[in-house]
Order: sequence, then C-alpha cells, then structure tokens
Amino acid sequence: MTAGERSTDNGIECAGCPARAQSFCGAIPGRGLEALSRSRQLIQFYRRQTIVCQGAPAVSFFNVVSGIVKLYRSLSDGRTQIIGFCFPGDFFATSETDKYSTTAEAVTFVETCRFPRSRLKRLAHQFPELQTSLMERSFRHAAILEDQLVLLGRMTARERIVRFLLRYGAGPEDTKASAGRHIHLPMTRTDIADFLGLTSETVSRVLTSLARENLITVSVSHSVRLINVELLRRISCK
Amino acid sequence: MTAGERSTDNGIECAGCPARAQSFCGAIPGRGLEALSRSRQLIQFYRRQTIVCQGAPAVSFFNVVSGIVKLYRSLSDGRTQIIGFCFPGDFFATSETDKYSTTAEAVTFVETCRFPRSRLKRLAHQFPELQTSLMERSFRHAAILEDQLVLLGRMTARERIVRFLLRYGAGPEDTKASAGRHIHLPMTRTDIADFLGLTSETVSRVLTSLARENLITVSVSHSVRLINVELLRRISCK
DNA sequence: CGTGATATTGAATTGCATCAAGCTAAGTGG
DNA sequence: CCACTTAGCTTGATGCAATTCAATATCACG
Repeated sequence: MTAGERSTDNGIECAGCPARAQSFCGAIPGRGLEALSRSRQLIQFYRRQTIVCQGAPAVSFFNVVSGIVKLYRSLSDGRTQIIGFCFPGDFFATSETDKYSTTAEAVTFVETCRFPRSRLKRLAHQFPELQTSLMERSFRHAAILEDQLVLLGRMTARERIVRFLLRYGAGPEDTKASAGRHIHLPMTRTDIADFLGLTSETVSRVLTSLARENLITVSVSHSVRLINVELLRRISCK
Repeated sequence: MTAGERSTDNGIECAGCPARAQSFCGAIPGRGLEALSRSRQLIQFYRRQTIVCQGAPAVSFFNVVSGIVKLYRSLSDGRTQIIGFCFPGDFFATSETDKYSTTAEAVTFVETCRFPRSRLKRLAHQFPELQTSLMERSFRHAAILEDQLVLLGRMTARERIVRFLLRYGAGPEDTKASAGRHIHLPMTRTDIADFLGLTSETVSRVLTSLARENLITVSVSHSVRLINVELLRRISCK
C-alpha cells in the first residue's frame, strides 16, 4: 500500500454495499457475494491523491463506491488530457496490458474496492450473468468515448462546455426536468479544461459569457445552476 | 438487403476464412465453426457505399474480412468526425442500443460477414473462450479510443498527422523496421482530416511541409513513404 | 486576517480554419 | 485518342477562435 491511502476494515459485506446496484458486481448473484467480499479491499483516498499511475505495473483494478475519480494521460511536456471522470458504480484501471495506461486521481474523497487485476476475468468466467453485463458496459463505455471524440474533434469551446454541463447536470434527455437545479462540480477549472481539450481561461470565459446571457448562474465556482436548459440543449447541438 | 450491396454465395466455410485468425471468431473453437458459417452472410460493398447508417435500427453487426471501413458520426450541420477505420479482423456496428450510433462506409471494396445483432451475445454465452477474447478486445479498443482522445484534445496538427502516418504505416514500436516502406492510404485527405479533427487543407499543408523537410515523400496522393522514422517518432511525441 | 491556490479578466498572439483559386488525375464520351 | 468534365488535392491570402502571457480578484484554510 502506498503512503497515504487508507484501508478500512473489510467488515462491510458486499451484500449491503450502496454502490452495488450500479456496479459491475451488481450482476453477481447473491451466492457469489461472500467470496467477492473476501477478494476485495475497501480503500479510501483523499482529494488529489493518486490512485494508480500511468506506466506503473498494473496489479489491481478498482470500483468506485463513493466520490469522483479522474483518469488522465499526460504527455512528456506536461500536456494532459482527462479521459473521463468515474462516479460511484464505475470501475477503472482495467488494463489489457501489464501497465496502467492512465493515471487515476481522486477528485474528491473517494472510497473504492480494490481487486487483483486477474480477478475480473475469473469472476466473468464464474458468473455468466456478469459476463453479459460486462459486455454491455464495455459497449456503453465505447459509445461514451466516441461521443467525446466528436466533442474534441469537432465542437467549439462553447459547445463543449454546454455539453459538459448538460451531461453532468441534466437528467438524461428529459427536457425541463433539470432546469434550475444546482450542479456541484467538484473538479477545478483546469480539470474541466483538461477534459474538454481547452485551457482553464477559456472555460472561465465561456462560463461567464453563458452567465451574462442568463443561460446559467455561477454562484461559487464549484456550483452552477442551469437556467435555460432548452436553449442550452440547442447550443450543445448534436 | 439495400440497393447495391452484394451477397455472395455462402459456400465458403468459416474454417477456411483468411481473416479468421485476427477476428473475434478466431476464438471460436473448430466445433463451433459450422454453426457459425450458417449464421453469417458474406456481403460485399463497393467504395463509398454506406454499410450501416447512424440512427437506423441496429439489426446486424459486421466483421471485416477484407478492405477498409470508416466509422463516423455527423452533426446536424454537416461536421463529421471519423471514429475509426476498421481493417480485416475488426468488427463494427456492435451497439448496445437499438440504433446504430455511427455510420459505417466502405473506404475500399469491402467484404464483410454480417450477423444478427443478438448473435454476439449468444455466441459469447456458448463459448467461454470467445468471451475472454471479447473482453480483451474491448479493453484494447478502449485504449485506442483513449489514445485518440489525447490526440484530438491536446496535439497539434503536425503531431496528429505524424501519429497517423506512424500508426498506419510503421510496424508497432520497433524503430527503424518501417523506414522507406510505402504506405498506401486509400482514404481521402478529407477522411484523414475528419479522423484527426482537422481540415483537408491543413492535412495537405502539413504533408507537403513534412515532405519539404525530407521526413516523408508523397509520390501520388495515396502513397506516402516514411524517410526519417526516428525523427517522425520524436515529432509525434508521447 | 493573511497566505497560497484557484479563478477571472484583459491584451496580444497564433495555429488552424475559411475562402478562393488553380492544379492534377481519372474518367467519359465523341 | 483527345477535349471535356469532375472530384480530389495543393497552395495562397485572410480571418478568427482559442491560446498565451499577464495582472488582478476571489476563495479556502490555517
């Protein structure tokens, strides 16, 4: 265990896990849960703490129980691109190679389950219902990455930021629903920029310009409220 | 069958398929091949022909036997982003939703195997060795998409184009090896641009500038030769 | 209340896009 | 076999969105 991470007692059983419904392990039937509880370690990380490091030997993968994790890749000159944010129920550091391809860092305080890397394959082998669910998950994941390719390759700064706000702030597709609700964005402006292929200055500028046009309000920097969701959706295009 | 596509007789058995070694079906053991042969249709497409259309009901998925397919998404105003090129052994149009999320179009004359969409899940269920291979494939695929995110989000036009040339023209990682070899690029400049998040003009300009610096030669527009692979690798960074 | 980190705002710069010609190569039909 | 057409490619001139550099402003936390 590297300095700073915290392993809590594993007394908590998987059966009672609040994240289980959204997690890959949700597909594991009850009879498998006890074994699962034994093969995982519950590990916590503080904000800014690195969980796994790009290029390091891939020994474990993780499931997010609570909090937000960012996955990113860095170029040698410091440019970084965030690949995605992981929320409760997402798993990460599932590499097919023997090295981690991305760095994972806690954006907030994070609780994770850690498993040996080989375990996923074994579990899938053991439980066919998990295997199906993993396949669905991977197709869904690929679709999200494809969305992001379009965003990075072809969208303007404004479109990118509006999409980001809608993605993380609006109920999926059902117009209206989410207008006026507060969105808490625990990541920094630089994080958002590194996710959207922009600079933090541009993120700032676009947010204030959206606020000037009464499409959103930014109370404190980590809290945004969507005002005109309809118009925002139109801006984010498709 | 839509107008223009060509279904050849299915007499050719999967057992003798030249693309099988690199394909998902390569993981299916001999005993399953006869059934596989029966469940697929061999379908050919001519250059520029649309294979499946973004938004259309997802009924089939395809495996490339020969030729190159491009997958792309279009925005309503015509901006398009190519998600990737599929080569022999790649499969595409595997959607988790009931609509295709990308359009697939033949870049060259293409031979494909078409399967009913539900078949993949059934096959995976039937053959555990396929299931493992699919999982590996999906992780590898995700890693490629992540690479492309970094490229689109953080790289300059020159870096993008050099990476593209190295990716499709150089043997994997083994420096030297591939210097001087001809690379045939059947896609248009616009295709390359749509893949790299650029315009065709920029692709042209960068290629001629690389040629002026004696890093590559461009004989006819679809044929490029890498001269200084070492330096190209340095430009493409990491 | 002070200090360092984060965010905003402004001004200047630039890399790539856009617009606009020409150029080239591959058909096509007389 | 050669003008004519057309699609794709190259090259140049100009514009602009986003970056870069720089100067505050604001926030979070001891």
